[in-house]
Amino acid sequence: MNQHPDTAGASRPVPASDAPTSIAARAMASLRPQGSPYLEGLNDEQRRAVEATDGPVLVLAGAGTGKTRVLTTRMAHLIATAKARPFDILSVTFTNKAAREMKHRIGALIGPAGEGMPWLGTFHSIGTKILRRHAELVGLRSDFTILGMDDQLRLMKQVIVDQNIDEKRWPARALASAIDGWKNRGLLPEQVPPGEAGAFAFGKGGALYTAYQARLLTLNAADFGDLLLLCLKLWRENPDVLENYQQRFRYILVDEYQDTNVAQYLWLRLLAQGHRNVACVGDDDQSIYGWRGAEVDNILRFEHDFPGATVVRLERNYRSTGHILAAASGLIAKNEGRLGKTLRTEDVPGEKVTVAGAWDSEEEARQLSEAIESLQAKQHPLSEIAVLVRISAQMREIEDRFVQLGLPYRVVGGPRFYERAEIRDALAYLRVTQNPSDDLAFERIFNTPKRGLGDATLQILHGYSRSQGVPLLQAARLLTETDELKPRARSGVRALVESFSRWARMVGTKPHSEVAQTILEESGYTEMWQKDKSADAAGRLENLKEFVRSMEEFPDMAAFLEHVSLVMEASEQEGADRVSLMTLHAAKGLEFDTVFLPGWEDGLFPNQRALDESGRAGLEEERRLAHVGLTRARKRAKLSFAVNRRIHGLWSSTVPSRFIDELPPGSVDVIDAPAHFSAGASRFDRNPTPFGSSYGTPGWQRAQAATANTGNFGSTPARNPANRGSGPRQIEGELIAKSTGAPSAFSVGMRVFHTKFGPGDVAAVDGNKLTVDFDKAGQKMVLDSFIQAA
DNA sequence: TATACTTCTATTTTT
DNA sequence: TAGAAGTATA
Repeated sequence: MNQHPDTAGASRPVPASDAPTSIAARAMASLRPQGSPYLEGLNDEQRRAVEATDGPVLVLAGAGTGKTRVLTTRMAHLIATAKARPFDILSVTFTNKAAREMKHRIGALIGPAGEGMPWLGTFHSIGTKILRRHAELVGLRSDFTILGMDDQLRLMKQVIVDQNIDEKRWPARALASAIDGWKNRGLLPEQVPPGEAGAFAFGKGGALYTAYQARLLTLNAADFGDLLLLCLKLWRENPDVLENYQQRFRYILVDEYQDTNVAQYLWLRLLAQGHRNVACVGDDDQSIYGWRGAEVDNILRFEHDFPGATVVRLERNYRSTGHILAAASGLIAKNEGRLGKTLRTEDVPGEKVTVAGAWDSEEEARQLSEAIESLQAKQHPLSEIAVLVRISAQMREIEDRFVQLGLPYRVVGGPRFYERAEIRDALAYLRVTQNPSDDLAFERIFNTPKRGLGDATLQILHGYSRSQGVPLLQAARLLTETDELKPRARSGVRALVESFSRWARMVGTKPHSEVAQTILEESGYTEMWQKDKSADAAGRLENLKEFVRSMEEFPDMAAFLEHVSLVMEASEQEGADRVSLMTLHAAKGLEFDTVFLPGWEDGLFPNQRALDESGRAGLEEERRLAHVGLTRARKRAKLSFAVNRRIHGLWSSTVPSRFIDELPPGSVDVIDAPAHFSAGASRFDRNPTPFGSSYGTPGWQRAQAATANTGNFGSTPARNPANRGSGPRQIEGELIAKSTGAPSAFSVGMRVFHTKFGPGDVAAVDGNKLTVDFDKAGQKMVLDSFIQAA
C-alpha cells in the first residue's frame, strides 16, 4: 500500500506482460487512488494545508476560501499516501449536516476506500460511540438513553422540587443553563468553583447539579453535555482507556475549531497527546456562538497550546465579488481580538453593497420584497436569494409581506421535526416500549391522551416507585394489585400497563414501523388528534405518518431511537424555487447570489442585549455576525435599516447600526431615499427626504441627528399612553395613523384593481390593509397603496 | 375536562 | 403586541 505511480489519474491499461498480477491484486489496486489527482486545482496555501500532514496544524480559513475542500482533500491525502487507514483518522464536526457533507465528498474523492470512515462524525456522536463502549466505567449501562432538552427540563424541575426550592423563583430553565454552562466548561459537580455553585437558589446550585447527575445515573441516561463530559471523566479515571484512543487516532481533524467550547477543547487535547497530529480548521472571524460556550480563545491560543504548530492562512476567496469582500473585510478589521487575515479575490469588483433606509420595519419589508420581485422579473432564481435577520421576530413582518405578494419563501431552521410535541409523544411511547425503565418518557405520555389519570395518581406512582426502588411502569403494575388507587385510576393504570406489556411482546415479531403504527393506534394517540379540531391537527397527523415512515430506514427500533436522539433534524424537501428566510446564525456555511440584510439598527444589530451582557466581546461577536452575513453573498448584498421599529409592542425610534458607518465608503452605495419615504401608504409624502445621496455626507449626518432627537417612544414618553398623541412630531402622526388604522379610502364591496392580482372586490377593511376577493388570485390581504378604484 | 382569563416574557440554537 | 403558560371557574 505504499507506492503509487504518479500517473495523475490516467487510466492504466492492464499490462499484458505482468502475468503474476492476480485478479485480487488488481481489484485491490482499483481501490487505491491513482496518483494524486485530488491535489489538482488547489491553490498554494490549500495545498500546503493538505500536505502538512504531521504535527499540529492550524488552518485559518476565511469565508469562501475552500475550507471543506481542504479538509476532505487532507483526509484523502492521508489515505492515498498510506499514512493512515480510514479508521486511523478521527474527524470531528459540529453538525450532522457537515459530517454528512464531508463523508459524501470524501467518497467522491477517493471512492469506496473512503466510505465508512468510522470516526468521522460530530463531537457528540463520537462521544456517544466511545461512551457506549465503556459505559460501566462511568456508572451507566451501554444502552443509556440520550435526553433531549424537554426531558432535561422535566428532570431538573423534579430535582428542584425535591430540594424544596420554589420552582417559580428558580425556574428549571435557569438551572439548565447554569448546568449546561458548567458542562460546556468541562466541570463535573465537584469541580464547580464554590463561588459559582452558590449563585443559584441561595447556594444550592452545586447541590442541584450533583442531584441532577445522580438522577441521570439512576435513569441510565445522559444529556448532551454528558456525552463529552463523561468522556473526560472516563479518560481521567482510566488512563489505559485514554491511551488506547490516543494510539488509535493517528490523525485528528477538527472542523469549525472556532466553535469549540472548553469541554471539546479538553477532549481534543487529551486525544491529541498521542500522535500530536492534530489539524484544526476554523475562522476566528466567524465565531458567533460565544453565547453557548464557544471559546474564540481556543483558536487564538492554538499556537501556544501546540508549540511548533504550522499555521496556514487561506485568504483567497472564491465566493464573493470585490466590493462585497471589501465591505466585509473593512468591517471585520474593526475587531481587535483576531488573528488577522485579509481576504482577496480575483473576481470583478461587481456591484457595490447597498444601504437603504426605511421609515419603519413595515416599509423596510415592503422595499425588500419589491427588490426581490424586480430581481425575479430579471430571471434571478429565488433560490439564490436569502434574507438574513438578526432575530426571528424580524421574520414576521417580512413573511406577512411575502404572503401578501404571493412570493414563495421558506424559513430555514424553524422548529425541528423531532422537537414537535406530537413527535416527542410518539417517541415517548416507543421509548417506554423499548425500555420499560424510561421514567421520563413514561411520565410524558402517562396521561396523553387523557385517561383520567391526574397529578394525584402520578404522585402515588412516584412515591411507590421510590419506596420500592423500581421504575414508574413497574410501580404502576404493582399498584394495580393493591387498593391504593381509586377504582377509576386503577383501571386506567391497568389498561396502560397491559398495553405496554402487549406492545413489548410485539417488538421483534413484526417490523418496527408496524409496531409503532399499532402503538399509536391502540394507545388512542392518533385518535386524539383526529378528534382535535384545531387548525394544526391535520399537520400533526401528517407528521406522525412521516414519523412512522421514517422508521423504515432503520434496521430496528433501537437504531432508530439512537438516530433520533442525536440527529434532531427535519426532513427537508428541496426543489421549489423559493426565497430563503433565516437568522444570521442559521446562515453560516451557506451562500447565495443575493443577500438581503435588514434591520441594521443599533440595539437590534448590534443587539443591545449582547452589548449589555458581554460588553466589548459582545460587540465584537455581533460584528463577526455582520461579517458572516455579508460574506454569504456572491454578487449582491443589500443592507437596510428602519428608523422606527416596534419592540415588544411599543414603537421605538432607532438609529442606523454603527456597523453601517464602519463599512468602507468606496464599496457602498446609498440608495436614494425619496423612493422609500414616499412609497406605499405614507400620508406624509411632503416630508423632506432625510437621506442624502451618500452617507457620511451632511445629509447622512442630518439623518442620524434627526432620528436621534426624535426621542425614544419605547421609554418615557410612551409609557403614558395619553402622551402618545400629544407630540408635535410627524413620526408620531405617521405611527398613529398606522397603528390605529386610519380610515381607508376604500370600503367593503368596492370594485378595485391591484397591479399584481388584477380586479377584485373589497371584502374587509382594516386601516390601510384590505382583504380583497380577487377574480383570479382568490382572497388576499393587500395594502391599499397597491390598489386603485376600478 | 374544557374554556376563559391572567400573567409573564420577549437574541442568537446545535447536539 | 402577541404568544405561551399557568390559573380559575363552571
